[in-house]
Amino acid sequence: MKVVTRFAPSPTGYLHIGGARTALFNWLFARHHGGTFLLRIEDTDRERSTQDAVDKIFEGLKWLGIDWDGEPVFQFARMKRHAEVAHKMLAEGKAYYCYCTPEELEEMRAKAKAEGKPMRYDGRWRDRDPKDAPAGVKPVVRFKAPREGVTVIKDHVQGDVTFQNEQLDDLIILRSDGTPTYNLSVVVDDHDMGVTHVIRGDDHLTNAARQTQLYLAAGFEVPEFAHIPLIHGPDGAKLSKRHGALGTEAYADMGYLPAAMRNYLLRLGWSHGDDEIISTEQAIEWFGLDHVGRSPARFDFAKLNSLNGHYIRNTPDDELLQAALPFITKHAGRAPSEAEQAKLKAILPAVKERAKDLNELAEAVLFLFAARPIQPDAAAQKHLDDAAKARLRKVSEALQPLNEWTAASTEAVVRNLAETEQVKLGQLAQPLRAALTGRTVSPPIFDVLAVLGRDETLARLADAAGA
RNA sequence: GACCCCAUCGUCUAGAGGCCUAGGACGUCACCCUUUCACGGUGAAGACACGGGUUCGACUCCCGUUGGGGUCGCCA
Repeated sequence: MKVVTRFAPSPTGYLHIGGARTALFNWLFARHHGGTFLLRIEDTDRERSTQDAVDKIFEGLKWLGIDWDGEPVFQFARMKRHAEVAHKMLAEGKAYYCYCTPEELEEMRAKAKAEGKPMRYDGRWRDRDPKDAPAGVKPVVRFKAPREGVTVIKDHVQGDVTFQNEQLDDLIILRSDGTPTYNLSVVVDDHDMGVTHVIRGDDHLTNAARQTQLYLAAGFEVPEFAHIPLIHGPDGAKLSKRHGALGTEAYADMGYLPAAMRNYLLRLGWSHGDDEIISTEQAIEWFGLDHVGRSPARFDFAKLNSLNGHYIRNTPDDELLQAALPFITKHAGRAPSEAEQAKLKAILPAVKERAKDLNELAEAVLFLFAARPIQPDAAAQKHLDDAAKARLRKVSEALQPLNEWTAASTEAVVRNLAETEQVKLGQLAQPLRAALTGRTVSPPIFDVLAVLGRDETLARLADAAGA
């Protein structure tokens, strides 16, 4: 059997991190089995669905490197087909018109609440003659759900989950305006699209029971289910915005690499022994539903950062520079020139060891763009007292006659000076760092000298020490 | 509240009855490397929620308790 999976977000906001993981799992599962991964936009809620959200979903998936097969299906466009299935069920006596008013339903809801029971439609129109219909009331169509027995979901993650049918009421499949509701649409679409494996958040577990009944009633084959646990915030509660329930574009803006994000999301709720760093190719080869965890995982920025640092360090310089350029432009306030890009590339190997995200990387490289005279920050200023300035003048003098200007040659000069002056290397290096970068933290100082070049180095030294 | 799901270090997890003196990773701490910060290396602290069973033997199986989560819309 060819595997067909799908990701079916509703376009009511950005593609958040939980959705991204659901998409990733579906994608991985399909790719692993050489199957098909489809995208369906569930835009039947006309009030809340927006084109902007649709675009954000596309962009988010693309950013993550998740590609889908064929054209996306827009659920709203398939409304007629959904209604057709509902009418067929009506004709077959598997569904019926219900003339309950919203007030009556509200009453039922209140009563249920008072009794501490879940809201359950009492089925008052289930077997009633439509001739009793009150005039002027537009009916909804309800599914005639089985009242006895059980519905069992054979879930690949949760195992067999049994629901008593009496717990499930007659759900509305067609609204009073004739439009289909979610559960019906999902069932018809998944069937029509040939979806074999429904992998989604476990907030849909109860829906799976209702949907199973619908599949059976419609004469459709029930797909395989896999309900994966939701991602929680660091406090164990539902993921909130300040806890990471952000859109993928927010993570892009924070300077996370898609590869790191993929790896992080993959390991959140799935494992392959002790493996932590898993390439996408490897993930496709290894991924399966059998190792998806059953308990909700908490989102942890610390681990994401660590992973991101790893991927930054291991990204080839050219590629990393391209990814970092927008961030550098943002932080520097202007786009780097050709010449500056060459310098950027030269310092990148040293800088990428020390950045956990692209913003940090851009920050670390900012000294290249700083206009003279450099404005040292408070910490750096402490390394530029009179004694330090005097030492810097000596460094400057020693550096002047140097022919070949490289990290190695400048280092040799400064080390030599430290020896003759009887000072620790750090006593020269820290003031140098402060004078050249305006910071106390920077890439290795002789790498800084090398990229800055002789003229700029000497000029900055003169600014700081009056040399 | 009802129904359903879940439960191993702070966090992500390995663990399919003896391999467990419970392993790895992130984080934390210490030391080493070192011109700063990182990286890297070495090491330390740190968990089977609790109570009953089943078994010669339970982290692993069963039941209960507790705790957490999800769902209860003419939303998706």
